[in-house]
Amino acid sequence: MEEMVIEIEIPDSIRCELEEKGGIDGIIELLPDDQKVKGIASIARALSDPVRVRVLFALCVQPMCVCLLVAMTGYAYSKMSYHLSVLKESGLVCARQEGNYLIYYPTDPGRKVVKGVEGW
Amino acid sequence: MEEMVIEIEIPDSIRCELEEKGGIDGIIELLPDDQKVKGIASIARALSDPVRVRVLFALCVQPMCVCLLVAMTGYAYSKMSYHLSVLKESGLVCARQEGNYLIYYPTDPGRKVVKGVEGW
DNA sequence: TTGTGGTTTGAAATAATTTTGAAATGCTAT
DNA sequence: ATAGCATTTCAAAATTATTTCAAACCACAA
Repeated sequence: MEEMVIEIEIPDSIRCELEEKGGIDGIIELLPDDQKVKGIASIARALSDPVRVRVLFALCVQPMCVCLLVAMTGYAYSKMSYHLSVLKESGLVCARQEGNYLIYYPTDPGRKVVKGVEGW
Repeated sequence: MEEMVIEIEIPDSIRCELEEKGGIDGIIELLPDDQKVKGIASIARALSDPVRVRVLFALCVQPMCVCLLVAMTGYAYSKMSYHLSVLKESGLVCARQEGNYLIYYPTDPGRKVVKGVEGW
C-alpha cells in the first residue's frame, strides 16, 4: 500500500481537488477502460461524416436499398457503398438481401445512437 | 400540389412503406436539416479519436491544466495541445487562465455529450 | 448460358488528420 | 529587462480518409 505522490507542479486549486480524488491514479480509475474508450471513438468516427449521419437517420425512418439511398442523396453508387461499409463495420447498420437488392437497416445500437445523438 | 412519383425500381416491400411516408421527399422531410446534420457530424468528429475521448472524460471528472493531462497520459505537450484545440473548436471544452496555467474544463454541451455517450 | 440490374471492390488520385520536434508566445517573478 | 515555466504554433513527415471510375461480382430471369 504505497502512498500517493504527485510529482508535478500544478495550481493549488487543482492539486487540492486532485488529491481528494486519489491523485492521477484516482482519476484514471474513474475513467472508462481502454476498450470502452476505443469503442466510443470508433462509433463517433462512423458518425463523423454528414453523409453517414444522414444515411443512418434515413435508415431509421425506414430500411432502404442502396438504389433508393442513391436516388435520395444524388451520390454515386460507389460512394454510397463506401459510406455504408463504414457504418456497417462500426456496427450501426446491417443489411439483408431481397432478390437483387441489398436492404440496409439500423442495428439496435444504431437506433440507440441515433436517439442519443438527436439531443446534441 | 404535384403528385408524388417515384421513378426508380425498388422492391415492393420498400415501395409500399415508402409511399406511406410520402416517397423520397417525405423521408427527407423527416430528416434533420443540413445544419443539424453538420453539427452532429462535427461533434462526432471531435470525439472520433480515443485521445480526445479520454481527455474529455477526464475533464468531466475535474478541470485540469495541460501539464496534468500530459502527466496523466504520457503524451507530448504539442500532441495534447493539438487535441485540446480540436475539442475546443468543437465547443466541447473551454479554458481559463490561472497564473501560468491554462485550465481546461468541459462546456455544458461537452458534459451533455459525455452523459449521452456513456451509454454507447 | 447469356444478359441485365443492383451492388461491391480495386487502384489511383486527392484531401484531411495526426504526429513530431523545434521555435515562438505569454505569464510571472526576479 | 531577463529568466523560467506552461503552453501553443509551425512546418515537415507520416498516416488515414474520401472520391472517382472502371471492372468485378452476384442474384435472377430469359
